Amino acid sequence: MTTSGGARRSSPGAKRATLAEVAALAEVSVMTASYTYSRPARVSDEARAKVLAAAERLGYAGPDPRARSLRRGSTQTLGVVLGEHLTYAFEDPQAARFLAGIAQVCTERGYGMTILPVTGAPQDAARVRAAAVDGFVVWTTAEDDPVLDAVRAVRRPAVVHGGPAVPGLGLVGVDNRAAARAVGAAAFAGAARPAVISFPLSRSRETTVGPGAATDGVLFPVTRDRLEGYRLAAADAGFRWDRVTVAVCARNDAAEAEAVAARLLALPEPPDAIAAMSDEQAAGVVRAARTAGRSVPRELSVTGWDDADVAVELGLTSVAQSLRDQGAACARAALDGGPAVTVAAPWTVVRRASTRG
Amino acid sequence: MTTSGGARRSSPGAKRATLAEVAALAEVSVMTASYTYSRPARVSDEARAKVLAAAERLGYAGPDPRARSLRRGSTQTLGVVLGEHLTYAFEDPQAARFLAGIAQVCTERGYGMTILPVTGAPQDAARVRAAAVDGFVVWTTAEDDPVLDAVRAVRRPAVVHGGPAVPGLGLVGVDNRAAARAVGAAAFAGAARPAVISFPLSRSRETTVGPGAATDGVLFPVTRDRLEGYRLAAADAGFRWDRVTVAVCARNDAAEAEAVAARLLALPEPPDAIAAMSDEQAAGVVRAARTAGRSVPRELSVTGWDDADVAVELGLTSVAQSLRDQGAACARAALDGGPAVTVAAPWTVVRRASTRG
DNA sequence: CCGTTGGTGTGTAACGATACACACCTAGAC
DNA sequence: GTCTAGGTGTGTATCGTTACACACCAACGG
Repeated sequence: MTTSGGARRSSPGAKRATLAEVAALAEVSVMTASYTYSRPARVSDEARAKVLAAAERLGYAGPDPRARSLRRGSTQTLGVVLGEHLTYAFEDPQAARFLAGIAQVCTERGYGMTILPVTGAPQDAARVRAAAVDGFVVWTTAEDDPVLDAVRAVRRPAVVHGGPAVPGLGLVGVDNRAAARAVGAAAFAGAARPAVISFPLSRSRETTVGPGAATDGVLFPVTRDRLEGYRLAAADAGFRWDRVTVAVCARNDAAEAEAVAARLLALPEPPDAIAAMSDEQAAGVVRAARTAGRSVPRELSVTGWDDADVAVELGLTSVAQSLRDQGAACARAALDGGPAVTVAAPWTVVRRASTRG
Repeated sequence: MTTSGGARRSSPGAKRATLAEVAALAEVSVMTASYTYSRPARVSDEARAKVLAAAERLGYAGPDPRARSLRRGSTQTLGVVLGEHLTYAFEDPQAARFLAGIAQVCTERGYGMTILPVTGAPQDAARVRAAAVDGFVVWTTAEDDPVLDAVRAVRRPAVVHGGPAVPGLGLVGVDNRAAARAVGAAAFAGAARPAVISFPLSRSRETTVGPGAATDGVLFPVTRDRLEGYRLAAADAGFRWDRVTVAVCARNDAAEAEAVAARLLALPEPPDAIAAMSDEQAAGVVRAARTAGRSVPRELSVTGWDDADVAVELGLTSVAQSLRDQGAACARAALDGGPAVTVAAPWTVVRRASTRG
């Protein structure tokens, strides 16, 4: 990249003007100047005009938010802890929907929204402590993530999405186990060789394919609960879990799921039912099936999760839940700051043409 | 949603402990307590241990970020103004890549990142003024957006991505006109009926299809420059702009582009070349072509923009640029706070199999 | 034995704004 | 004419932290 000249940023040595200077120039008291901004109705039209004129002349940009938040005790900002690698955080469509819900509430209430990306490094805790926010919402953290302790330690209202449950912090999410069991029933009905496409089981984010294994070691509560739900659904349908193929994708997107599904479908004994953890993944599976010439749902039944637009387009059986609403619920709970609440968000299974029966 | 009981949030009437209280309990001066946090090496092991013990006992969560930022003069936070409707801001893959680049730099430097969604309402300016941040990065605003004045008025380092150029503010972006002209040349080569799929022309975000029109009224500089580049490319190839079909999509995603492309391909005189504004849109076009049984590039040449993963997968001719790098460049420029710079980000046209010749 | 150095502790004065309480004045009620 | 109410202006005391400057002491070289 090349750089070319630019304009100067502000008057050379000019440090920002202060309210006291504005007041002096306007020949009113500091408080009158302060009220001009915080409660305009409190001052006479005349005084207000004088103050604004002086502010204009000095280039006063309004009360300093730092000083204001110290004095007032609130920052008008909500902190969002994204417990995911940066590369994925913004590209994960589920995260996007969740963030949109938070942003909605923040906008309605005139709050800002501070994103705190968690890297797994020890300074994560310091970042949480250093964040000037009135409350926290935590998205997809591992159960043992030290950032959770940091959030608890700052003693501000905080809500965790999906889990884990942390004493003193709020919790918002669906019953992933029950929902997975229910949608798994639709996926595995009439199947002979069921399979699951999963989110990462650990922070290392490898793509792997293997038989279903113990889920105790899975540190992401949402993923673990869904896996357990699928295990129950498989059991309900008469399958041993270690006979179910579980493919783990490093990230939540259609392209990777398509690649993994293609591998599965090329196996000597390919699955004839695949339960995925998102509609994006399921869409990838459908594309892989189309490429492999496999008919959905006759030769392969597929289920997604979220009931997003793509599920409607493709006619996917899916778990309907609103991450947007859940994000909004988290934000509201964190900002209202009452006692820590647990919110069980609603879900249903929407049956469409991607599953048999 | 149903709510169930939760744990109490903190000790009943306990307001947060202060550094002075910690110092008193530890029997050291306030400064010793302060240094324990800000410069641990400055105090003896013994004193540090006493302070930390006292802090632990009082449940002191560390220095209050509000007071610290007031005293220090910096907030260690970067503001990001998202000039897009909330629903789209997080779901636009280009925005996601851009934000990831910003987040990268913020993480490296230990900065937080405050998102300021802009709604178009008058209180947007107030939000910008109220944001406790050290600098701003502005993403996709319309040229006449009052939020730009607000950003300028707070007199903090700020960088606008893509445009418009604002006196005193930095600017980062590619030469969209030149890039569009170049990729348009690839798209329209050998075509008889060229078409363009565009981003929204105004905040109203309607989906429309019509002949190429004047671009002066387009308020988003990036979109306008690309349209003008496509117009030039069309002229270079001997087409009048009002004979080029321009389809405007309300949002940047594959599904909508697919629907729009399907409509175009169903016209009595369907286009045989489509230049899109993102790879996601181009992917939608390719899917629509496949559905319509049109061969790419023989019957329809397609170009995208960004050279994202999907462009590689589908073999799309595309404008290679890195929004991630550009996000990082914006963040760096805003945080370094030097004089306002203009950065012309690099781009090239990558030719692949989706275009003729 | 003196002067210098470096490590450690501390008091004071901001940083910029606002809550609060009080003073003053004009109207209007009685 | 007195009293109350409401509108407007202002002084002071914080909010919680950190920069700065200085004091003190032990160690050490000359």
